[in-house]
Amino acid sequence: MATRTDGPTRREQILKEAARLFAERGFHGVGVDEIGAAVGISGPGLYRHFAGKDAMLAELLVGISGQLLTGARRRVAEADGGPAGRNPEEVLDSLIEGHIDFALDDRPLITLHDRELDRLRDSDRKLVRQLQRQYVELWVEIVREVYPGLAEPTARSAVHSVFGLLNSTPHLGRPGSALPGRDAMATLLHRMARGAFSAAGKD
Amino acid sequence: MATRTDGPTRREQILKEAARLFAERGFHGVGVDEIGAAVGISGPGLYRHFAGKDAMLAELLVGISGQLLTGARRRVAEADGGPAGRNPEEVLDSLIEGHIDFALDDRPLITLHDRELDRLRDSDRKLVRQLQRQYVELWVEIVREVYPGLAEPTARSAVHSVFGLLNSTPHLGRPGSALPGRDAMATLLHRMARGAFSAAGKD
DNA sequence: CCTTCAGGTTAACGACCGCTAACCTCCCTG
DNA sequence: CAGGGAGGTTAGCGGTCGTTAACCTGAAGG
Repeated sequence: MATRTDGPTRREQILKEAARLFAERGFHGVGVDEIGAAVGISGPGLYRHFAGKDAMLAELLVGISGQLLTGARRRVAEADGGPAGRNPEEVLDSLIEGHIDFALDDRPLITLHDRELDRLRDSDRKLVRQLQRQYVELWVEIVREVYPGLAEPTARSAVHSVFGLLNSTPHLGRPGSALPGRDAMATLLHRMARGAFSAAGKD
Repeated sequence: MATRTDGPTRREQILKEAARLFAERGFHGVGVDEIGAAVGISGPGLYRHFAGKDAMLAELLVGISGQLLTGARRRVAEADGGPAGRNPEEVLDSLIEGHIDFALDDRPLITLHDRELDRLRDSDRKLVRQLQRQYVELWVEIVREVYPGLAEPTARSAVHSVFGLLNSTPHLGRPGSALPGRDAMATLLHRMARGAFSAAGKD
């Protein structure tokens, strides 16, 4: 029983490279030949692993949305399991931390996530939208526990705005322009997110 | 001398519709026939007004970047002209207000602005990048006057993040989900932006 | 040793897309 | 009232792209 001696699957290689290329040049801006070349095979060889170009994008987006939602649910459950009942502030911090890790470590995916959704087939798009909506609602619930004064539509807008803030990292300068290291960036984003929520919460 | 009795120019109509379509489906996802159809002419008729599809995108992006920069410079100059020398807090508020107006009133343009930059010819892309950089540096300067403790790279990252926050409005739900009205939204975004900067400024 | 099959290859097809060519038709103006 | 340019039209070309077809190959298994 050879447990985990293999590297990443071919499928996984393809998905990773496809994500990078889609994020860089847009779904319609990338040809299947380029995706193939990026993993060392060429063009139609991809069809041994995926039904088509659309299928790759669909799997990427469903995967991202699902991963975000699953991670968030786990974090909420962990906090709820604590001895003193759940502390909303801690849960919110944990959600923010999880989202930041994702944004910093999987930039191409975060980019795709809110950029190429409309290229999906109807059924896939509905699924992704549903996962995204559940993720947002989970945040809204926690935010309203921390800031009870917030009306629901306001809280939802605030959550979307903070997502915009946290997802802004891919837009940072490519050249050697000295930017904060990963940990400093995570801390900065976390503080700013809390500051933004706090300002929204004071009516 | 018929001053301004005319409606918008053909060119302006085309640019507006092209911006909407590019924002909705991506530059490569829109055909020239669709852009033509959106203004009531069909396909190649566009070439009486533009050298090509690329030229439309270029004009849009250069226009956006220039407008943002010009508006920001005007706001800084107005504040500097005041009797008591410039008040950095007021200038920052003015910059935020200007950016929010733009984000709320020209959503398609804001979307294009950080999404389709890489589809430009080298020279155009350099120009847009230069305009964007000047806009950012102008913000960074003001932010560091309000929060002197902020190191420059940190301030620049904070500015980018706040742009992400302010530009998040296009991602808000399409359906009838009750969302705040325009003015309430502007106020909320403004408060959150200030809150985010304030949190970034406290080391 | 023969078979099978996963995972490649190249060739090619059909659709689409950006753009040009050629032509038409008002409307303005000298 | 000629004529010319602004602003359309349709037909079609050349290239690209996603996908399929047909074929090849090396390794596993009975």
